[in-house]
Amino acid sequence: MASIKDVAAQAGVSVATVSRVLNSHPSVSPDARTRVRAAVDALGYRPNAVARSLRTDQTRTLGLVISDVLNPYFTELARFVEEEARALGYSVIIGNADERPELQDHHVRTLLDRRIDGLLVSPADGDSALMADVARDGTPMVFVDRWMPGVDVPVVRADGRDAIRDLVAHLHALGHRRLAIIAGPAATTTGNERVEAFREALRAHRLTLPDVHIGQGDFQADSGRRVTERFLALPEPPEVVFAADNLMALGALDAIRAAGLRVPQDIGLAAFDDIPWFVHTDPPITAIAQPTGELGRAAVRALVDIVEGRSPRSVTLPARLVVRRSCGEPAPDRRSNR
Amino acid sequence: MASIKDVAAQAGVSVATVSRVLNSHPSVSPDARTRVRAAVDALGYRPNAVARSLRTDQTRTLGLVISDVLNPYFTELARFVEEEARALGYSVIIGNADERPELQDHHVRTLLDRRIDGLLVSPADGDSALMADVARDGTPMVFVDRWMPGVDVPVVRADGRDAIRDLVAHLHALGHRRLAIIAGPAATTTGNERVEAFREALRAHRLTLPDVHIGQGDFQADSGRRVTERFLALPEPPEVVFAADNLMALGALDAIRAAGLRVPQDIGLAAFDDIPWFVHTDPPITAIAQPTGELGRAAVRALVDIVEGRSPRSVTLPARLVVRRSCGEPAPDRRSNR
DNA sequence: CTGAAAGCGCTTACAG
DNA sequence: CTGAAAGCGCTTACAG
Repeated sequence: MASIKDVAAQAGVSVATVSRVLNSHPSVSPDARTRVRAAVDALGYRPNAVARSLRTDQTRTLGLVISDVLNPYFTELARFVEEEARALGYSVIIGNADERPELQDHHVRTLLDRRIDGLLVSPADGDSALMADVARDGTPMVFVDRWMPGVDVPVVRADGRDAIRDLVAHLHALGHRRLAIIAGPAATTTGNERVEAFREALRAHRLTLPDVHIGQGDFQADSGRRVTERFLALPEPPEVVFAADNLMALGALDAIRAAGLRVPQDIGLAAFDDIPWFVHTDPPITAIAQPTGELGRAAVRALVDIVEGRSPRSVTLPARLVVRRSCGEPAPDRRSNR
Repeated sequence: MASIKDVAAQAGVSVATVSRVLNSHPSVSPDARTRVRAAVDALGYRPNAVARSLRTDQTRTLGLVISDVLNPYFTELARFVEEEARALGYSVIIGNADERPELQDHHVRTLLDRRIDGLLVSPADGDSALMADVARDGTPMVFVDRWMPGVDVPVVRADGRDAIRDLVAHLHALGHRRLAIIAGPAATTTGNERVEAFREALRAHRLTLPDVHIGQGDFQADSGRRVTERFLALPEPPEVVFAADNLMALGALDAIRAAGLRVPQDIGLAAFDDIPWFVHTDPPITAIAQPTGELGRAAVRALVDIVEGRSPRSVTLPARLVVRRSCGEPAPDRRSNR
């Protein structure tokens, strides 16, 4: 591959001059500029980003460590993150933690080794000493979706409490009393928030959340399946199951179908996270939608603010209930219930 | 951040010695080795991957340019690619082309600027002069899923022809005669292969595929919606629509529902690509499944073979038909039809 | 076994 | 406006 030396030779100038035109430095003569441009084109020269990064100590790259790429919510988040980053002149490298803390730490380390300019993390289960270290060492960092208490960096997330309260009110109004939850890992903030909000909302209706109605999941489909099997085996199974994310809802559907039961006649189902398929499942699923695009964009902006020396803002956006048919809702009078 | 100099100073050796223990070079005295190790731990030293790459001219990083991250098929592919790459000691950087050739080329260029060791591409619509250049310039490269004729690099893909023949036979046996397809971009190999295989299979049953029954899509949901609307507006709408990927099938479902029609009573639907949600849609969708995991792994292995100087193999794996309920199939006698 | 030195491809003060 | 030179953090022949 052609290097800056080749361009300099071809254009008859020094590498310094080539570098200047490449970086649009003002003090270059028009003549030199055109000769360099011509040489660049002729050679198909592209600056070596590795060398540039070593020299300038910046990579114009953001790292994104995501809990689980196979989760459509995170995929969508990643997509918006990349889009906003690109608009601001940054690339993003994604690391998939697969909900495993060790894999998460592996990616954080790899990303740091590559000297990314900033780190966007949605922390997996458990607390990571690494994460606290990174934050303390001054690497620009922000949490998206989930965060870690005690690590002092900006947080961009959705608050699901109001929507969960709306959901419980909705279920209560439909006459349901025995409600259960497939919870995410207690060590994740979203996992914890969703159970607590659910419990509080039940209390407001003088309902309780007995331990047998709290199934411990890990935000992945298999756990939703296992927990639901246990719920169904109860002497008095719950009337409605609330899955704390869309993948566990998928697992719940698998288990319900395998048991030969039907939603919502035999058991109701609601989910946190809304995805396009929920409109077309049998039945369409009542869910809580997050403003994923806004979340991704706001997170990037906060991170770039830190990287570029401005002061970042934490952002909390509301989630909202989307009522469909999976909890025994009456048939809609309109055709579409998207 | 601590550099190799700091470690050398702390351990009382030269940077050369530090570098040797870091790279497990044999000729280092046990004493020096332990002192360096201690210094590394004490300082929390991590080698700067940027500097190392500049010096060694390798990044141990693979680039993956994917057609569309929001497509679950590609998300899954990406996940397996990363997994296999990690097992072989490589990182992967993903670029999302969003089915847009310019965005694809942007990512290819960025990846090349970062001096990735090899490139895995599933080319978007249109032909890219860039891609041919890259291949000619000797950058290790392999195509996954889709490929570009005329660009001489290994291809790892699924062959859908047999499965499509099976699908058409299945539809024919169910009594359907007016079959239509929502095609992918004609300039993509998969887009083209799927229409052609469909057309041939119809011919084998003495059926034709008139132009009005070929809707031009782009592998994304919106196009599936638009094409389906047009099919439904036909004086004689097709009895079954075959969507050439899962996202266009989603769009088709949207359009059918918006028209107040039902699958399969009013119109049948089948899809290329199988995803977990197809078991739970209303009705469960008859689809063609690709061996995504095998594809991703084989692609990485082929690429790493090139990178490390071995000779790579192109791989073609079969896809297979998964019959469910969306084409008017009789109700199953077993509970699960996954 | 060990260290001094060169060099990877850039950028940027410095001097002119 | 321009170039020579230093230096970013590593690795690796070379000499001892």
